[in-house]
Parts: sequence; structure tokens; C-alpha cells
Amino acid sequence: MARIVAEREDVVPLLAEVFRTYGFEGASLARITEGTKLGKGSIYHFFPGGKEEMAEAVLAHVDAWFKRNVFESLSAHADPHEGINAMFDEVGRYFRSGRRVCLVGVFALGNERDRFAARVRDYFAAWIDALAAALVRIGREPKEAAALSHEVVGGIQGALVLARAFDRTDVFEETLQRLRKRALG
Amino acid sequence: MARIVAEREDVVPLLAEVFRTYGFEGASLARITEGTKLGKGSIYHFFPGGKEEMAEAVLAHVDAWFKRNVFESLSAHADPHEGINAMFDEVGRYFRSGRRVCLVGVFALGNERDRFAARVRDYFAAWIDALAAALVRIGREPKEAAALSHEVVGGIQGALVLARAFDRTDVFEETLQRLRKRALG
DNA sequence: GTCTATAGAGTGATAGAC
DNA sequence: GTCTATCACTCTATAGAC
Repeated sequence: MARIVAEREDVVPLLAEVFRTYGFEGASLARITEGTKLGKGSIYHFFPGGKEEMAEAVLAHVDAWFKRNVFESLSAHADPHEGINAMFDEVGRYFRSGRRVCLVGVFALGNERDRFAARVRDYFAAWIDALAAALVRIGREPKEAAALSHEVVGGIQGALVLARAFDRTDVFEETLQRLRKRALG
Repeated sequence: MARIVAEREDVVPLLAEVFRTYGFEGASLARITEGTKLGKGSIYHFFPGGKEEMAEAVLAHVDAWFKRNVFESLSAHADPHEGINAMFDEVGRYFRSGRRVCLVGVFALGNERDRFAARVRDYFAAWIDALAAALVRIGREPKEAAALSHEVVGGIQGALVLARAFDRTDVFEETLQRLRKRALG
């Protein structure tokens, strides 16, 4: 018996792609074992809680990734303009110009939202708050910054819907450009 | 046997709520029979093609509803400003201030997009085109009208995601107000 | 009898859990 | 792999309108 060492952390990104592609209900064990190249036994060894625990781990992973790579750009840069630009660059890369959808957004729209309400809420709250803080740093009024921040994050989610609907990456890229200008201008 | 006469058209709105709530994959026959109060026999009598035919009928129904009640507002009013205002009013009502999600948006994000690609694309294209035409009528340049129209329709989709994520209708209403102002201003 | 709407038992396949 | 539950779907049987 070959023992290809896998760890929980190595499985989570693969799991994330399955949940992202098929949603929570559509992520069947068959699709999960295919996507992770693991047997059912291994999957349940890593996630005794079943699909619910898998989805929790995936949401935590996405949340951590965004905190580290996207939200932190906003506060880490000495120049907040640079931080905002870095955020848009990262977002464009992460969503592969709209070819990839937002897993948390998909969960927010679905029936599974209630099950993962806290995770979904916290993800968007963290993003919006980090962006709003950067907007205040470039001189916006707090209230204006909050509204603009909602507009940008919501606009990105909407752009993902339209990019998928039209199957066109330029729809996503152009919206990203427009939102970037509005945030910085 | 009680014979409560139902017609296909009466069933479609009930079906729509099931697909809207659970998505295509999550709309099991158990949920469908529960939501429509019809037995499997009746359901398959109306939709011999099964779930695929049900989803097609639902998408066609939503599409027709929007064409009649939303997109037509944009062209029917003598004053395009009034038409755009009417569109925003209808959208706010239809989505129940963000408590309801967009069935076509959910389909666009999911794996089922490919199966219903034409319907999904046409729905958003019709909406964006109708709005862009109204924006041209109030004096916008065609190119600017197209960009703004994408922004508004995408913004509405994104606002639905955020409203569900935060479980707050005011997030949706405020975004709708902001987009309305931008469209008209 | 014919036609349409109804109900639901029963099919094999597949689901998630272990 | 094995378990039970549930999946989408089929089929037979029924009722009532013509």
C-alpha cells in the first residue's frame, strides 16, 4: 500500500475548488474524492464531521487567505493609494479575471448561508472594513468611505456574476478598473 | 380522488421559489413536491423532461416577468427619467429589498450555468441593453451608457450578495439608492 | 370510452456517514 | 467497503370532465 503522505492543510485548497465549483449541496462525496484524489476513508479521517466540517475548513482557509493577501495590503502599505491598488491587483488575480467565482458569495446566496452565517458575514465585514479604513486614510469622510467600500466589494461580487453570465473576462476587468478609479479618485 | 385543477402556469411560480431557494442541484424532488403541493405524478405530467424542463420553464417565466415589468418600464415611459425610476422601484419590490435572491444570478454562479447558458446570458443582456438605451435617451454617450448600465445591473447583483451575507435589507436599499442617483445624475 | 390531472408505490442509482 | 436514506424518475391506478 503506497502511503502518499497528505495533510489536512494540503487537502483544503483542493476541497475549496470542489465547493467553489459545485456549491455546498452539489459537492457530492464522489466529486470530492475525485477532486482531492483521496478515498472516502481518508476524507473522513481528516474531516470526521463530514461535509459540514469540510466546508468550515474551506471557509476558514479562504478567510485566512484574503486576510493575509488582500485585506492586509490595504493596511500594510505606507501609502494607502498603493494599498488599494494592491488590493485590486490581488483580487483580479485571485478570481482569475472572473473565471473563478467567490466561494463565500456563492454560499451567501444559497440555502447554506444560514449554516455558515458567521463565516460569511465576517468575511465580507473584514473586507469592507479594511477597505473603508484605507479610504479614510486617503482623506474620505468615514461615512463616505463606508458607502464606497460597500459599493466596491458589492461591485466585485456583481462583476463575477456578469462575467460568468457572459463568459467574458473583460466584463470583470473593466468593472475592476472602474471601481479602482472611483475608490482612488 | 380529489381533482384540484392546476395548470402548468400555476405551478411555475411555486417551482421558481424552490429553485431560487435551493439552486438547481439542491432542488430535490422532495422539496419540489413539498413546495408545489403536487405529487410526483403531477409534476412529471407537466414537465416530462424532469428537472431540466422545470428549470427551463422557471427561467423563461422569470425572463418574461422581467421583460414585462422591469425592462419595459425603461422604454415605455415618455420620460426616460421616470422609466429608470420605475425600474429601480420594481427591482426593490421584486427582490424584497434583498431578502429574495436573483434566480438567474444564482444559476450564473453555479455549475448549472453551462446547461442554461443562453437563458442566463439573454436575461442579463436584455436588462443591460434596455437600461443602456434609457441612459442614452437622457443624454449619455452610448459608450458611457453601456458602462454605467453594466455597473448598475452588476451592482444590484452584488448588493443581493451583501444583503444576504449581512442579513440586512438596508444594505440593499442603500445600494439601490446610490445606483439610482448615479444613473440619473 | 378518451383525456387530463392526480397520487404515490416502486425502480435502480447514488447520496453521505462510518 | 458497507450501511441506510434519499436521489431522479417510471409506472400503475385513480378521479372527474368531456
